[in-house]
Amino acid sequence: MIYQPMPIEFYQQPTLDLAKALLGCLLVKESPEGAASGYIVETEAYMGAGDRAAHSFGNRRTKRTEIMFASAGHVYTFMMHTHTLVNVVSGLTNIPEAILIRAVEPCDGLQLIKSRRHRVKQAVNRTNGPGKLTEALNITQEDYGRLLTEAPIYIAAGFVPDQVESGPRVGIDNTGDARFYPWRYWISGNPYVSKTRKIKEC
DNA sequence: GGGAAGATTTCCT
DNA sequence: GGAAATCTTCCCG
Repeated sequence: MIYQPMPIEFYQQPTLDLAKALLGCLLVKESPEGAASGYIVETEAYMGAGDRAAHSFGNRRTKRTEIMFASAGHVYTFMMHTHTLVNVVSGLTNIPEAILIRAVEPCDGLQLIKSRRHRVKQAVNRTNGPGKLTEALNITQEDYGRLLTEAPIYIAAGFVPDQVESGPRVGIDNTGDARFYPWRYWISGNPYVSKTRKIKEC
């Protein structure tokens, strides 16, 4: 491993605190062709049973959401159309909370990231979205259920952000009041934060 | 066993 | 700004 992973205790803080604490941390994925990593610059918290936007709303327990009920520090990946999205499981065991990683700033493996995202010309557009960064770092369904405290996928200390902002989450327009909860966090002014999509008003 | 929906991205007009 | 891409899971017959 090229970095020292965060201890398991790091993941055992309250979910909203962890969502903020993850900003500036380094997400690392080691693959046969080499390691790629990026600083986390944007996250979204999903607060389990009481959060209508969460897959685990109402303690819905399925093959897909099963890992959300596990202890904090596990990897929750799922497919969205043609893309993989990655979450950090948080909360106590049987409390199905998780944090979606929405954007990273590339650090290691720039050539790997470039080749995996060869269709994209602008560097900034290679990792500024949840489905983009998984392709850039080669995070797949094979990582589902893995622990973030050891290779090949883990999170290490990075830098402490100057300023952090929060606001409504993205892409969950049909979830009632849950769409207004300010559980999206990002590093102020960072160019790799994903573009804010217009929230539908009715 | 079929059909629908989804925490997205990309290409085309 | 809109639609297609194209996969898995879940729910309902």
